Amino acid sequence: MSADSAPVSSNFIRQIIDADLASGKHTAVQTRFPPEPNGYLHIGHAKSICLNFGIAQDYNGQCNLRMDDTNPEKENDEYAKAIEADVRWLGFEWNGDVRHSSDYFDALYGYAVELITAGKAFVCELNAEEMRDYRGDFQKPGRNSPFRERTVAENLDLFSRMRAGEFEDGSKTLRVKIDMQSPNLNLRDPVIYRIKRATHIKTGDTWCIYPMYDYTHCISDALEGITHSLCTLEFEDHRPLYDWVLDNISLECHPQQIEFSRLELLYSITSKRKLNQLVTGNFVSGWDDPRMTTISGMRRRGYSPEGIKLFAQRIGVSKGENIIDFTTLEGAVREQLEGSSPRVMAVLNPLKVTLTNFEAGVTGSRSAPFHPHHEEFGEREIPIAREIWIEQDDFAEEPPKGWQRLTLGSEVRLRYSYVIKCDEVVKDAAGNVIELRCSLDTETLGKNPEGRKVKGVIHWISAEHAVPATVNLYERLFTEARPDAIRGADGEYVDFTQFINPESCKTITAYVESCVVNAAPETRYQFERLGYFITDRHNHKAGGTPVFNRTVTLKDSWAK
RNA sequence: AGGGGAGUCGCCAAGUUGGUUAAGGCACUGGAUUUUGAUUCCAGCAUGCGAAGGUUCGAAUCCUUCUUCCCCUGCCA
Repeated sequence: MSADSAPVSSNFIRQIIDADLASGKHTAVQTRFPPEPNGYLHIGHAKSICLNFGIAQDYNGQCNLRMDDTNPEKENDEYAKAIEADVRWLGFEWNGDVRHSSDYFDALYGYAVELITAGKAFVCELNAEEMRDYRGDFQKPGRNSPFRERTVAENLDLFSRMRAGEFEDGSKTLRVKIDMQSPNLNLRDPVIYRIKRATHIKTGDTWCIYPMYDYTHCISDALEGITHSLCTLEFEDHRPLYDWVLDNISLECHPQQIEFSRLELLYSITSKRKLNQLVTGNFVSGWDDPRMTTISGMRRRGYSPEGIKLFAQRIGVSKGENIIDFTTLEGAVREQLEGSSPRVMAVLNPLKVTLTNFEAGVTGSRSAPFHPHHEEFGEREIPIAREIWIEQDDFAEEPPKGWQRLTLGSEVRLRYSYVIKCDEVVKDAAGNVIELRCSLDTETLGKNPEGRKVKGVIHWISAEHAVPATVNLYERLFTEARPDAIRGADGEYVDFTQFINPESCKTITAYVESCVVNAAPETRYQFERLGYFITDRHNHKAGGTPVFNRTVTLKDSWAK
């Protein structure tokens, strides 16, 4: 079942929307995905993207893409571009142009003036440390700023001079007057503007004051006519502020903020800061290293948009903390790839096999389908020759119980070719098996042998026809399921980079069928019995030595 | 003077206005089919809903008490 045709299970957010539509509160649904361009998007964002765009799609509404760019010190254009590319790659289309919180800087400034004029905002000269002190804490109520009672005229003057660049960074802030006694610290006269001389990716040096998230987000949502503003649980305490701002300015639209729990994935990191640490610390090759659960990393690894969407749909949406097994992601990816990837044979760890009774011109080859259940994938010829490669793992001198592969004296089926029997094992001086001498049963091409059953089937490739390819074998990036939640003897968190799996990337040269050499970058195949592989987005060039990344192995009930 | 959330199978997650044997998926375990130990198919998998009391003919759903976990004291988002 594809991600698109799978039934969408309901969740508490959809129920709210259903109710709003039924009651007539809304006649259409407008959502938004509002990333800050301060890093690459990861699997957690994918969940949010699927939620926001998915709801818009299902309700025939629209979803905006909005760069939440209110902190120029952290944001850059590379990230913004990557975010757009990732959303598009996932297959979603945003409504109109990409929006930016910075598109609303003028409007935001105007509403701030409105708040000042209404006596609801004031320019504060407390420094960061003083402000912290005045704010109080969980036990202690805060105290009013000594600057809280300035006149409207004075506030207006000071604020316009803040904008004009008359004051130093950090010397003044614009704060909103709510309640310094509130048990919710977010309501203790929060700062809505700060002075910060930094070049902004969109507005350059036009501004030296920038609005804060809480003030910006709700207004941006309202300006865009968002009906349901979905965000993660940590913003629950901010909702009263979101509502306060909209209730105190002259803007009619008042979107509803609804919070859901963020995704946690075992064996992976869903923190932009830590992902950044992996990149800048050179623990990985970049944001799109195939071991990273960034969207671009998963893309390069070979995960398909449909697989990621299937995953998002499977994990659901709720308010409970959830930690998803990595195998759930892999399972969804595998499931989607199963029906969509052409099959081909490749040998990763070759063992030479000589077919002793091979006869040129007599021993035949067969064409094989690219997919066992989809004729429309077509077929290709699989040449055979006297010398072939098989997988080292498919031969055992002393086979364990239940072994269905090759062993001395036993028979096995060469996939889409003959049944062969191992007659002789050739070893080197050190006793390593370096070659097998086998005879093929000429009566078994395209038919079962008579009088006996051969259960085992192994993949193989003709030595003279095989093409060498570079194959990157990836394993999970961390040795610990929760690398950022391990405490040492001192009770402190251990640096998660300690748990990077040194075996997480192995590059080998393998033999593949020649039909893959002209594949374009990002072409997926299943290497029969091994797993799904994709030609590398950057390093693979059609016609050159193929470069493959292993996306995920096939399920293997024997390995257990 | 603290505030805001969440506890349903190993992992997710329906269930909310109290009403038959607590959906579904993933994982797992059997078995069938198979020229991929894949896929597919079929079967199994919570006398139990954080705990204890209570209300009721009937409680995951209502009441009481208790308990565990997460988030909040940036001029970050």
